[in-house]
Amino acid sequence: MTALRRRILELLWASGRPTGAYELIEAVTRRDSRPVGPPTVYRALEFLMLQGLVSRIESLNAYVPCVHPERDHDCLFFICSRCRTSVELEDPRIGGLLVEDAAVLGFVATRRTVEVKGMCAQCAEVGAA
Amino acid sequence: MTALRRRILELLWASGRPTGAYELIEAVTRRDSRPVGPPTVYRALEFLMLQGLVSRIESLNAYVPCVHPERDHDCLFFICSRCRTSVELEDPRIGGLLVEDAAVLGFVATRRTVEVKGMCAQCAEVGAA
DNA sequence: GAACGCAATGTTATAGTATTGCGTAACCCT
DNA sequence: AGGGTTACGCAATACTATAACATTGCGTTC
Repeated sequence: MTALRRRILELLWASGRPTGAYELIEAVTRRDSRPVGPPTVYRALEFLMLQGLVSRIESLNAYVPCVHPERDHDCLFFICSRCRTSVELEDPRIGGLLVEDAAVLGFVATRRTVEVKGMCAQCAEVGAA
Repeated sequence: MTALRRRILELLWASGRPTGAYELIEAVTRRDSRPVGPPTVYRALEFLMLQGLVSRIESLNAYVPCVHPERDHDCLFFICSRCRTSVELEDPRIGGLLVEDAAVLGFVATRRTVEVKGMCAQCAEVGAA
């Protein structure tokens, strides 16, 4: 864990919502008063994802810190289209079903992406999108 | 359903694997001997997705024809990282669990993305990636 | 049948996301 | 110090998607 990687992880936590790579590039550049190129940030993100500290949300091209970095993660995201926040959940039953379905196909699973879009409780209360 | 939209749907079926928008642009351009711009293809894809004829695979930035266009679809994809094919499955149990989890959060779901990456049976037999 | 409305497509430019390739600096290890 | 490894800097470019505006084609209305 280097300074750059830690910084990016901190920025993700501070952001409070899924954050794009180019937003991170800007943020790091601003904070360090020194230009940071895309590859630098993408490499750091790759590292953080390998460590299980960060997940990529495919349907947003964005990144979020994982809530349970310690545990083997099986992330499941609920993404609010209105306020742009996301909530991570763990539901081992879903992983179980996916494994089961994969077995039927003879498919050897390595990674899964489960993302649900809609409106979070707060936004749903306030009104429609 | 216009000629262009039908053509794109045909190309997707012919391709046999998730296909990127720019691949489609090239294919249509080649076949019609006339340049087709990105917006044209993206609009056709949007239409086809609204009709439930095509799904987007988020983790690949690619598009596939739906196997059950008639039914309300709840697609679940198994994507082989080796041969680049994808298999679509329906497992209503997964949708059920997601609805259940969403309810706990007070989350109102509108769309879900479930994608599993790994190796298909054929590729797994042959050998490692 | 001219004028209009509307949906689809064409056209140009640009925004947004990600990777390749290569060079260099820092670190670790003996 | 030498030599390997890992991370980072940097420039260029590839890939994906959309914005903004113009045009076409066709059916309807008068």
